[in-house]
Amino acid sequence: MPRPSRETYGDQKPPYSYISLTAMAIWSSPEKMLPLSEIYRFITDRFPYYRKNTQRWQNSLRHNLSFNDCFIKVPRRPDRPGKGAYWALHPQAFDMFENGSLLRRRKRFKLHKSEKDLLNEELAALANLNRFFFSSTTGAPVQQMEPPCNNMVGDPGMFAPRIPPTNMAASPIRPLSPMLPTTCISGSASADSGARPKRSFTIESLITPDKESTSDSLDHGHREDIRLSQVTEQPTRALPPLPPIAAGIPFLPYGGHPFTQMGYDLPVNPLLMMAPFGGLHPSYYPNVGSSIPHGSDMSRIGGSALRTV
DNA sequence: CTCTAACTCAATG
DNA sequence: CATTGAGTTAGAG
Repeated sequence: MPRPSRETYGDQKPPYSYISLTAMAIWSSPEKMLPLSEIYRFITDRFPYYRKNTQRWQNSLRHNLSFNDCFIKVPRRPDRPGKGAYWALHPQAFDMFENGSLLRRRKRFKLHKSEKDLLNEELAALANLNRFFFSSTTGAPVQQMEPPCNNMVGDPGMFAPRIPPTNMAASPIRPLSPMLPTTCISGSASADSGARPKRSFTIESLITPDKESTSDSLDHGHREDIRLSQVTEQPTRALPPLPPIAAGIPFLPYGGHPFTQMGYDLPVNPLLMMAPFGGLHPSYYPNVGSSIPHGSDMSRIGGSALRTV
């Protein structure tokens, strides 16, 4: 029997919460972040049910984005014109569907106030970095510069770049090719594999037709995106050697997330690796070679000193 | 049946 | 588009 797909759901409501739908959309994108409009598109493209009553469900979805700490709003880079911010998954929220249900989580992902404050500080700093690295007039990236924090906050020693300023491959997502045994690379602490849903959950495995993998209407225009659909369930077979981990992209030990169970490793949320979690994603903030040290005085970053350079 | 996540409606910025 | 609140619905255990 076919797994759930566009076809099987038809006009029926798919068994996913807005949260999981949104997470799927975000997770399916190369940068692991999407503007609202793209999230809408992801959903309407593959679930006919959501082509109706758009006002209602889109409002609900927006409510979810704001309400749930698992989603974080990343300021749009000035050289990326468009409306609205990008939405990303909180790095610590990858395992929020640990019970295997994409309908209802056991517990809501909530940040404590201190964590939220910290995150907001980081985001504020990020927004300020935008002003530093991009022309305020043209929005274009400015020339190579030292990260502003270098000449700002105390102890220079703290600024050893955690991420080499190298230009890394755009998409950190790595189709590990077929089959799952929840293989996670390296730091995959949660060598769990144990108490996990038997079912193989994955974005595309759930929503893509079993056969007919070819691109249809929804592939148009949008690049790598749908390449996830290449993954299908197959008889177990040896995994090919893992490609080397791109330098600077640390991996989180979330082996058991449903989205990973089709053979994807979860890189640290590439869009926004805040200081507490890693650093800034080089593809989104190419000029930012080092992250802001945890505990820095964020009020000073992006201040007057930034603008004088 | 209970608990609470998820959804809806809607006001407000 | 984003945030927030209040009231309702419904899934999981």
